[in-house]
Amino acid sequence: MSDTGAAKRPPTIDDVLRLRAAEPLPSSDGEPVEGVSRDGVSRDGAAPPRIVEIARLAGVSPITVSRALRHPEKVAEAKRRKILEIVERTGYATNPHARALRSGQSTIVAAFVSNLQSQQFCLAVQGCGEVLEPQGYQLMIGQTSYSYAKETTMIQSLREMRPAAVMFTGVIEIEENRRALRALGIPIMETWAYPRDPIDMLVGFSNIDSGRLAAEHFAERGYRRVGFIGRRSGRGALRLTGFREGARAAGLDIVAELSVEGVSSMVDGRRALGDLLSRNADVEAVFCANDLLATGALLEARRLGMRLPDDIAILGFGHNDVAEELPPGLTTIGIDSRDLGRQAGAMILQRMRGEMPAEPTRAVELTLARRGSS
Amino acid sequence: MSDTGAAKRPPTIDDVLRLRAAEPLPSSDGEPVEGVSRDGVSRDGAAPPRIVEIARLAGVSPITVSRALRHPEKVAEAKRRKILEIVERTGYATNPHARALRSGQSTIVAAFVSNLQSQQFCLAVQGCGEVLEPQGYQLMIGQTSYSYAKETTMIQSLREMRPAAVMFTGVIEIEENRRALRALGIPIMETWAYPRDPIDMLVGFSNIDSGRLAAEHFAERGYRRVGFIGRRSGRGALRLTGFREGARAAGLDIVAELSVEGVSSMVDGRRALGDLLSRNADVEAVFCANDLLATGALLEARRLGMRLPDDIAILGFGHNDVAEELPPGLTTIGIDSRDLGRQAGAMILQRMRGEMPAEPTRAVELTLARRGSS
DNA sequence: TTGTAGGCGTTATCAA
DNA sequence: TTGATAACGCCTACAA
Repeated sequence: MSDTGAAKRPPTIDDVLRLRAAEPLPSSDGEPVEGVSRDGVSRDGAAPPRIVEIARLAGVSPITVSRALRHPEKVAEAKRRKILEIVERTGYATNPHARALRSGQSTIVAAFVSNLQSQQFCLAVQGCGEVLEPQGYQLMIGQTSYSYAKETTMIQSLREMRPAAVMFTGVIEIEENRRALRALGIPIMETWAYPRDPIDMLVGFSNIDSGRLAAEHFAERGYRRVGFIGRRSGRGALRLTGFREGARAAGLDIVAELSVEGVSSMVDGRRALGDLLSRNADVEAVFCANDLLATGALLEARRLGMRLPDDIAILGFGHNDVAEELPPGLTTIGIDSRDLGRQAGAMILQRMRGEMPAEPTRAVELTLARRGSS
Repeated sequence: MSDTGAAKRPPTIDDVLRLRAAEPLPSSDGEPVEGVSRDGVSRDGAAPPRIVEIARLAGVSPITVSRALRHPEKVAEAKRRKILEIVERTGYATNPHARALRSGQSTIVAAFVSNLQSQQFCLAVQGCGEVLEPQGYQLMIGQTSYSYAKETTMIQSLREMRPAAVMFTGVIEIEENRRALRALGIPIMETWAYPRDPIDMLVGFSNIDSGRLAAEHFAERGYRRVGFIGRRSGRGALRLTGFREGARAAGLDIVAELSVEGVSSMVDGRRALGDLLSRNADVEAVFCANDLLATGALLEARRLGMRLPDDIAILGFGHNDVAEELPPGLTTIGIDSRDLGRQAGAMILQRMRGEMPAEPTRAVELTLARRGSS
């Protein structure tokens, strides 16, 4: 858009890499910093040009400049070119606040992730941004921390923020929050599950199916005595439900279901596997509801001197790429999160343009990444 | 936008099994609730209340409501209480666009990370958000992808976005970008290094020192023949510089310096260690400029049947918590990223309030997390 | 195809 | 302590 020629200049500037040598640490002996005025705000530049200034330079009225930028097809070729050239030259940028105020259209899309530390959620957000940013939208990212309270607070704050759309790496369960979101009157995107009644739009997958698939995979590999480690709430519960169904259908015997809440590191997975083994030493395969748990379980199994998958098989969820590297490689069920994000972004974009996606609900494919642990 | 074909690329997955997608209704995970109107935009609520409405209800003028919210101390106790009660009851929320337009004060703070997949950068951003969000600021997150071109583009787009402040998980090296940032006239925060001339504010650490520290640690542990694996540009180069200095000072012998650019997974670290060992089988300890490389190196060493730290010692950078779990535990130099973020947030806040931090440059402490790999 | 008029919702400024 | 007035910068509606 207004990425002037400057933006595309030599990409790899290793010689400009004059990363001015670092000082020995203590902050007391810092060097003076130039270019900052006493009130703390640097002032090298003049005020940015406004639309009237561009209009004056182009010899047209402000509204014509606005149109040249917003609806180019409505402005005569010659005028448009002249205007755009001046915009380029002066570095004019529309004031987004004035625009949003007058038009009621913000360029901000809010994205809420359950946890910023999750590779998969970040990938989804990145995918979404890849689609929206080239169209002039900005992603505002918030973290709900798997907390209903935090989620509620953030949804409240949306009223203030007035974004153009909202996306979640998850679905909203609390009815009051669902209502609050609907009341915003903007496109809402939910993901990472497949509820029957999304608030508005959805790009998701069935967590129940993922559990079934886990069971089917175990059956196919010939394991009979299986276990589950995961949360008893949210998506973990759904995966367990599917796992039970799949196990029953395939004639597997679930010898243990270990509940782990508030998973924060793979230590939880280590401990969970230890617990499980101490009670059910004969378990042959364990489905962990997420890769953090699964990775911990895998490491613990190896620490105990077990061979995978012969002594025990581990199956995770989430397509975590670190887990791929840990010998013998974690087998894991998952989705292409970045693609999910891209699809979500595309649908949001459509909706913001006033179009209605043919199908407001989409499913992404669950895949099994087969590695050595099962 | 079913850009399916192109988007599909789980490259690291050995064997991708196509599994049935969650079929629309049958295998839905959730419960049914009411629907959404057919044009796709939900309309439960009326337009949000405006300041005049609150003023009317309170029997005061709009400006008094504004003051009650913005400068409570300037409004009489009784009136203020009444106004706030009405605000609460009606769910009134200031329109941020109108506010920003009139006052010139945005509530958006832009945060740019080199890579959203990095745990440490995300932690820093989280820390910053923890400080800013309670004060009513919102973090807008962007990713520069370690690309100068992308960085330049994003800095250009700041002109349009008009945030209240900007933070980077890194320092800006290109002079033109530095100028562009200064011209914004807003607080600029750089991090993750310790340059002599930050643009505006800095919470950082010396990457050179981190290299020195690595060498000193090796010396203290009695290793003599040491190696380095890392980037030759950016922070990697600085860490190498320090490592060389420290090695010289301590009388260590750097038998190998392996350059690895564009590190994207721990596979790069695996390969790098393999290369290094094939050329310098006698190396006793290796400093890897980041934990992704170090983790790969650690795994490779174990795959080769080497005992750590006896056959070879590995030292990383970044305090990655996954690497802590990999036996025998990766020793790593690093900082408290979340704390860095918090400090940065606090300084940004101060500056946005028009105060001048006593010291615009701060150093955070480098620490060594001693585990089993060295 | 272009321009005029006016207002989006808030807050700075000045006056009472 | 409170209010009247105007303006922030842009874009919708309507007119030419």
